[in-house]
Amino acid sequence: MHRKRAGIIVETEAYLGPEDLASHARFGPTARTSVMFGPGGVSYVYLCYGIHQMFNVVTGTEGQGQAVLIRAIAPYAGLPDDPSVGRGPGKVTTALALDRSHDRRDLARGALYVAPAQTPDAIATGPRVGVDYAGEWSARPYRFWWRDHPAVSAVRSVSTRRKR
DNA sequence: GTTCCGATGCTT
DNA sequence: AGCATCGGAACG
Repeated sequence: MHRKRAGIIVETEAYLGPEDLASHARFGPTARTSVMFGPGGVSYVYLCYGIHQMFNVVTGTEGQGQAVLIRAIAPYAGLPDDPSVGRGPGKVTTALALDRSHDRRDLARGALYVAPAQTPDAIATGPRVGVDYAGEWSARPYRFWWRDHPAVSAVRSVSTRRKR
């Protein structure tokens, strides 16, 4: 049995459904994304840029195609006491040892779960990261983070991610 | 300090 | 072809 690893979620992004052009659900249910269209409380883990695993929680009702990306966690148990270990969505899965074998898990029943925790002192919002292709949807303030928390990911400015 | 770039493989 | 990223190199 593995030792328990846990973090406090300090940063997320919301993806609303097929109408949200920044969401993987925008093409409707596919082999990869059909889990997003199932009931909430289930994991959606996928590989990004061929390297990083991303951990999402499906949050909608059946057919809605809604999910939340977990972008950062603060170490809580079984992790080094260093805010950088969970800072960024790729770091979250590395810290928790999650990969695509954890896709489509029922988070209400298995070893992988989300539990109630502390309420942030203040929640800030802003545009989601890395979705500049999504037209007007890219500017929507669907990224949420615990304001001033050290484990929140650094987002590069728009000017540094411009096309070359 | 800022900006750029390669790694790496799945998806449409 | 493009990507819901990251770490390190290059530059100032």
